[in-house]
Amino acid sequence: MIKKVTIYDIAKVLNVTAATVSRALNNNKNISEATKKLVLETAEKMNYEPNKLALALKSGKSNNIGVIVPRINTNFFGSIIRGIEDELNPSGYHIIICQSHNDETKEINNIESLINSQVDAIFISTSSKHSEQFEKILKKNIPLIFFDRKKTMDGVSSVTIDDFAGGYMATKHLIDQGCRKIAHLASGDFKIEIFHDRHEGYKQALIDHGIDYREDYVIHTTSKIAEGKIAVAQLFELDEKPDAIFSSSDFLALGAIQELKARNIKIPEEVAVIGFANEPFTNFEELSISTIDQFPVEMGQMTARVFLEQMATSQNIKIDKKVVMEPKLIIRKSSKK
Amino acid sequence: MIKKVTIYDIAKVLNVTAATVSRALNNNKNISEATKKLVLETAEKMNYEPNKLALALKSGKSNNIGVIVPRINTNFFGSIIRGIEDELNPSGYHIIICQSHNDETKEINNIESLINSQVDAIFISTSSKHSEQFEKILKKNIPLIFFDRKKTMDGVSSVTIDDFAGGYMATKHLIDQGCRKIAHLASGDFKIEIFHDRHEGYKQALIDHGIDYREDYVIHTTSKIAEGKIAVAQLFELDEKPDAIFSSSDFLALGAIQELKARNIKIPEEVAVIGFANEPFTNFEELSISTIDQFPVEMGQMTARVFLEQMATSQNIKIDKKVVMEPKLIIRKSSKK
DNA sequence: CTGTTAGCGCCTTCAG
DNA sequence: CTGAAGGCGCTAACAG
Repeated sequence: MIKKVTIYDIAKVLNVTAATVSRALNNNKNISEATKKLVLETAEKMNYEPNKLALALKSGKSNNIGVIVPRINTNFFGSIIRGIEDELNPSGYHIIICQSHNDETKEINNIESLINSQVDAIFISTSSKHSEQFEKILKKNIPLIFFDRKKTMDGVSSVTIDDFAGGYMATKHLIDQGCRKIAHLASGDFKIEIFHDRHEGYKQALIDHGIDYREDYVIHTTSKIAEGKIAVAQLFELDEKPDAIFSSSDFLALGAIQELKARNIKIPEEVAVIGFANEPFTNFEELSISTIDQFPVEMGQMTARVFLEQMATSQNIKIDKKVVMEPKLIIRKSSKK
Repeated sequence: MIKKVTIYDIAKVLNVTAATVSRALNNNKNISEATKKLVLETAEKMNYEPNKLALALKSGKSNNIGVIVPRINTNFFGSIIRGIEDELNPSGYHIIICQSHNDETKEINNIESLINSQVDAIFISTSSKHSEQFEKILKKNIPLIFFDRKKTMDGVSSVTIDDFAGGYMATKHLIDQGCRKIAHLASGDFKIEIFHDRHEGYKQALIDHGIDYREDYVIHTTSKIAEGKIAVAQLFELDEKPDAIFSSSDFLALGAIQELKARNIKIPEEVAVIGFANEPFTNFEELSISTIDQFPVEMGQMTARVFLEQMATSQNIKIDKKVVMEPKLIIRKSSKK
């Protein structure tokens, strides 16, 4: 094992003390230009690298941020993490990634593990139904920020889009196209706020336009192409077939479209479809699926910025900043009559 | 600031010494069941959390792995990181993510920064043309493992697919379909081994089947849909139009297909197309693009496993294990006549 | 079985 | 301007 060179090693070589070396390395004023230059040069020569761990232990600041997402290999979460990394990297922070796999137990383990690692903050898109684990983070005085899938908690910042508005504008768009029998495919549990809110937006848009809300038009399922097909099959068992579908997931919307095509149902004439997330594939010419943009990269950047501001202003006081970004309706062929 | 509770705090409460507490917490045999139980209970009561930083400083092992990729929000790299995380998490490691943005300077900064953070290993898919920065990692005795975009270096393990074979089998497939005028869209610099190798595989397949290699059939571009369109436009300026396209990127392939369709050229009858990577969208019914699967999740898992084995066997000796995974030809409508 | 001591690498008073 | 000393939280000898 090659010993790593420390400030003591370079102190010994120069017949000075480690404190002097430390001062030279840190641009401390209490040092002569001559020795400073000397130290810097030999440090370079000896291939010295500072040990952040020692610094972290001493300062209580690791410069690491823990980020927990359901899964990293999706465009949406990948983009958020990209935004976070882009924004935080210049400030010297590193991102530690954890996946919850949509499992509350794993999420709790991740949190525990990140706390032990002394991360300076935890950013999370939660899959949890409970929130004791978050109280624990706060008790340790570790800044906690929710993004996308949040829990509403005092003293905790969050960055989300207005999912209610997203659900509302998607549904209203379908109504504007002349649709009256609008089904909703929910890609997740209503205990998770985003799915709850999108559904509420859907409902409100119906009500505001004098359309009855029908429970049998709401399908609870998961964000998979295959599930979209099944959902359509289920909807078309009904006596009154829907003339539009608002899906809270683009993948689900794609599956729905495939099933509709397989049944020779014309899109958007007979059934208009709109998804949610603006996944890159929805913009492919061959697909052209209407959707709601959530601006994931920007959401990640914003999350990071909320944290940086929080650090800059008041280290100790919990800030409770709820950033709500406006989603954007993107109309494409699948719904534009 | 709420002080974090340390073993000293709980030692004080119990009127024992920190060492005793440490032993209790670490299942050391030299301790009575009684005191052990007592310590564990009060630790729980006091909301104690171990400080990994202190442990890391002491042991010289941070339990963090640095992973550098060009960009995280792509299916391919996202999937690899997912594989790495899935495999390493159970062993108590955390993944620190860095993006190089395909920029050698940023990559060097990332490496420097990860070294300072005392990561236990660096996994990288490199965008660099030089390799001094990698020598530096090795000099620090930090295990280095390349995945996908590797450099061939002694004492360094790598996990890749056989890109030559991938290029070869894609091209041979097109030949088998009766194509003779096969163009190649290269999505990256040939100084990056994967693109070099795919091109070599392409070339060799042509040679082996008595087809002349033509430089004007090789387009150097980048992995973007729009570039695929431009490339097709360029190819169709030639006197002898190609009757097939092998693209080293699925996105490029998609762009090419879109441009061919726009020109009313029949796929695959007039021009057969095959991409590379098996991006999820290539499997959509509407697209159905032939491609080469690189098994990114498995590649990530394998990378992690190579590291874990290396740790298990010999901490100090550099292992030089080159894992080459077999790519898989996936035939879909874009090339099957 | 438990306490004492030293040290991981660095920074920060406090003296000189 | 520089040196000496202590401590961040924890573990690992070495004593007792």
